[in-house]
Amino acid sequence: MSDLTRTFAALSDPTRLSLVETLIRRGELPAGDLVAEAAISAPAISRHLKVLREAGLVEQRAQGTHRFYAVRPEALRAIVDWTMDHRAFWSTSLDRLDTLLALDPGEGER
Amino acid sequence: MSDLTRTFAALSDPTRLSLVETLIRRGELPAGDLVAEAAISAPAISRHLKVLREAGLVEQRAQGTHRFYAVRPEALRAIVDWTMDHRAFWSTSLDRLDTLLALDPGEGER
DNA sequence: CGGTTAATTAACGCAAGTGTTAATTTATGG
DNA sequence: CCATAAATTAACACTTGCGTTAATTAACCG
Repeated sequence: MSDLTRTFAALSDPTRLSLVETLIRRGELPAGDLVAEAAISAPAISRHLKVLREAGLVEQRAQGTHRFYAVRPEALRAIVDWTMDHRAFWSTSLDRLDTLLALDPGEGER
Repeated sequence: MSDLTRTFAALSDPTRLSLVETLIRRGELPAGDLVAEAAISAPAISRHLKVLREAGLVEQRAQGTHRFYAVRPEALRAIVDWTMDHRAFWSTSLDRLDTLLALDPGEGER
């Protein structure tokens, strides 16, 4: 299984996609906070986090008994790179991409 | 399972990702051509194509005994849309995206 | 019509994924 | 040191996914 298919596999589970989106939205969080938001048990979340970690989607930082998790931007870029590799195919016109870029969420830096 | 997780699930298998890339590269093809390129049996490919179809990633066109398959660009856009929704997160600077856009795949690809 | 080809569906076996509860590991604090 | 808390690992059950070969369906052609 390639790195990319492993990335897709990691995001193919609703619970894991949700974990990733939560970490993106709220930033680095301890496992316990993620468990609190989930509808399933702590061990189940723990193993989902392990899958995400092994796929390179999140990284773990230990502090005391806490394990802080955060999304690794590089992993998302791998997906972006793949779609961009085939942009000529899915983007018959640039309208949609132009619209998105026009939103320019990164306005500040640059 | 959301549409997006179903899309990721469809691309999480190496055989299916390969099928999609072949269809993007060579355009619409009959199932037989895809079987010829694969290392596994025709029934196996047939079912992978079914998964891709049910996920909305490919569409099927019948002509005689042949079934032509092609990738649906909208499905790839769903992925692009998701990544773009979180662009502010993974794109700390716009450099990479700028680089990709500058390649202008409209003329000559890589 | 009968035979051939393209493709799918059926039936089966086995590996992998996902949930639970119980047990274990590691660090904190009285 | 001992009790507690955070998190993971272990053990188990159940479902899903993926491959195979055999059987079936549908269209084409002499």
